Amino acid sequence: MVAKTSFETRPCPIARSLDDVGEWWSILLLRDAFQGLKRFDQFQKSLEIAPNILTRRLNSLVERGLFEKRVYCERPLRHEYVLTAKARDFRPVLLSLLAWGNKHLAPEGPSLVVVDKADGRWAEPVLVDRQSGRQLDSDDFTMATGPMATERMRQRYRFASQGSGLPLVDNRPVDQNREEAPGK
Amino acid sequence: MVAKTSFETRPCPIARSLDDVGEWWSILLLRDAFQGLKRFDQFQKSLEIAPNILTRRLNSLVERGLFEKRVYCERPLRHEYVLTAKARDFRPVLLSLLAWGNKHLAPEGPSLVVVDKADGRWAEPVLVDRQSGRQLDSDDFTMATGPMATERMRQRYRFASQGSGLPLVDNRPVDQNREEAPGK
DNA sequence: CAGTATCCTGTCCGATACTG
DNA sequence: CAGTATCGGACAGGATACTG
Repeated sequence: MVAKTSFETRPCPIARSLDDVGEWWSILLLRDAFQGLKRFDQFQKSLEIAPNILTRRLNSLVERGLFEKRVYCERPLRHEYVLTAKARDFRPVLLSLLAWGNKHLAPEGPSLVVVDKADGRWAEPVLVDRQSGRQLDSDDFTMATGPMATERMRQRYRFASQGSGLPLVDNRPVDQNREEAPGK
Repeated sequence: MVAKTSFETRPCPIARSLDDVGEWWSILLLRDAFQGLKRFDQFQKSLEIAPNILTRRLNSLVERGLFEKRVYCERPLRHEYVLTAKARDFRPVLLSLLAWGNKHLAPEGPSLVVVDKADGRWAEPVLVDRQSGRQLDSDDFTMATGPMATERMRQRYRFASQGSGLPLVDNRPVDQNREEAPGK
């Protein structure tokens, strides 16, 4: 966590995301939670993390709305940590990270894959535009400033668009695309 | 970076990815690089990062094969930092992070969006399986250990699959799916 | 302009001991 | 079992000064 230049104050959604889950253990905790782990000692055994650190990370994720701390036993009092909707939306990030790691950091072959529960077949994660279905890592797409961008961001992106012929798309209503989006 | 329990030694592709790009500035540098920034002072102005730290992060990313340091001027000697293929493959992670941040951390509206260069329309990033086109954040898919998983990983995932009825898919050849994959 | 060299601080983390 | 309390170390990051 950066002290003075806290990312919380940055408007960029990527920076903000990092502020929420940018720490190593946080991501790994989410990974394990998606795998069904819920309890303190499960996480601890899985990650081999010091208990005080685990407490800290867990609390941080609860504070940031990624875990919900829930009582599963009254006496003795016991809690479990379950993923919130916000955290469940984080899964694409995790799976993208997984796919990237498998491609570039696992020359011996994958140790973790995404599978179709029904037939066990390995899935191959690709990021596409929901409406057109086109792949987002093509040259057809780029990042651009949105309506809430600061002047600083606009300048950075204005610079970047020079010579690349990118149109500067901006100040569009948030829901501009939703109208004709084919439901889910 | 974790000292003793370096993620480098972990087989999990997510942990390995974090070891490469798990630090805040690294991700933000990649974001800027995707936006076309290449030079030291461009990054520095954009991020408001201390020059020594910028040097450190840049070198780290070069070492890890995400940036290529290239001479663009002989005298005086000047370098620029350009994305490698490995880094370009990282884009889905960045865009997923961006989409998540926009959804959950930008109540005022987005400051950064993904757009179709052709018509300026906002894209909506969704992670799907390349072959079936089905969304990966549905309940149909899960993570499972691959052939190179350690016993530790298998145990964690064996536990997790209890009660959820997940089949344990394992020891399949790396290329099992490729055979009938409709070329890109 | 593109860095390098120093110094300092914050805090993330590990180890360990202890508790209901 | 599920944590809390305390201590110490490593290092990322900030500030600043300096160089070709």
